Amino acid sequence: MDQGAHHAAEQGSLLLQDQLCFALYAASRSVTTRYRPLLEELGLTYPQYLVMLVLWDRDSVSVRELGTALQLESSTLSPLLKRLEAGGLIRRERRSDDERSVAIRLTQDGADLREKARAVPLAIGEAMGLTPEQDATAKHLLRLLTANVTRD
Amino acid sequence: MDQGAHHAAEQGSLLLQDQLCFALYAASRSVTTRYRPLLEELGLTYPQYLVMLVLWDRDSVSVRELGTALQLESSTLSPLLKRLEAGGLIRRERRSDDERSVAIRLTQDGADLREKARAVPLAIGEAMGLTPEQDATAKHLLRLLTANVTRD
DNA sequence: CTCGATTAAGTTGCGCACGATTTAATCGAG
DNA sequence: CTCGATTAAATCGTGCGCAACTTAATCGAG
Repeated sequence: MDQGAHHAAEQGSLLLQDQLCFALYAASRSVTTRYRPLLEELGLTYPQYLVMLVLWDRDSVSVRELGTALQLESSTLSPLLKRLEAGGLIRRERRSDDERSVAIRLTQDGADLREKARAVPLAIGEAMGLTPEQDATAKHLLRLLTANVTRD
Repeated sequence: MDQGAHHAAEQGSLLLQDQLCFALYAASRSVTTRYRPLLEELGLTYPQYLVMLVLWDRDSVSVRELGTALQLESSTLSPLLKRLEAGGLIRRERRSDDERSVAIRLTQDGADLREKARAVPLAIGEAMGLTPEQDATAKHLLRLLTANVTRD
């Protein structure tokens, strides 16, 4: 009952510590900070790593498809892809059937990097320290929240 | 059992959609995007809003204390606070007892903005669309994850 | 076929976010 | 008291992240 009262008071609270949005913001940044040294060994930033995850799964993706998968704008992806290209991990070529579209492909170096990246998700999973059930619950709630917040 | 197999396969997966870290990253950005138009009416960005939440709770905070509360570096906060000061919402003054430290205080405009901000957390809570139980679970898991990832 | 609408990618400007470094004030062992 | 170590902010450089806009290619109604 005290719990109930406390909970009701939290609705619409302006206290930082009550905000789910802050827990989310802090968690996201703490995770990318944890990734940083691991990814540094691969020569990648965290968003670059996410792009590579997509490319290791399916070769040849358009900028638009990357944007859909990662929920990022071309204004974010274009410069990022330019840096990956400069680093020799990807190639960019206009599609012949639709000259507006740009196909992103892995270079050999980019494909080879996959093996070095194998250990990364396990290391992070370990650091997060959630049980498989907690991990699944968190993913479920985050996807639900994202879907709700993104609609309309 | 198929579930178990599927779950075991997820451990160490390099598929974007299996990664909790990506769900976290996407959720965090989708929430701040949802905040944007609401905060725009207050003349605030999302990180600026978080700073204001702290100041509405306790007047006079040092940059260091803000950094502890928000888990942000002075290299992030200093320019942000300069913008809030330029916007007339806060004042900055060196502490007389320790000239290294800078006390951040609300101006009258900054204090007044609190009333206009009242509706924001409720609107966002509504948009997130989680039940009170899901909200509490999410907060709990995110704080646990942050604590685990941050330690050592 | 044509020309206005749509679509894909890129550019620009601004505000984070953070590591590395700098400047200045305080602390504290000897 | 003193001077090396620590601490608090700020500065600098780089890379996102996104709104607004531009450029160029494709689409499609008439």
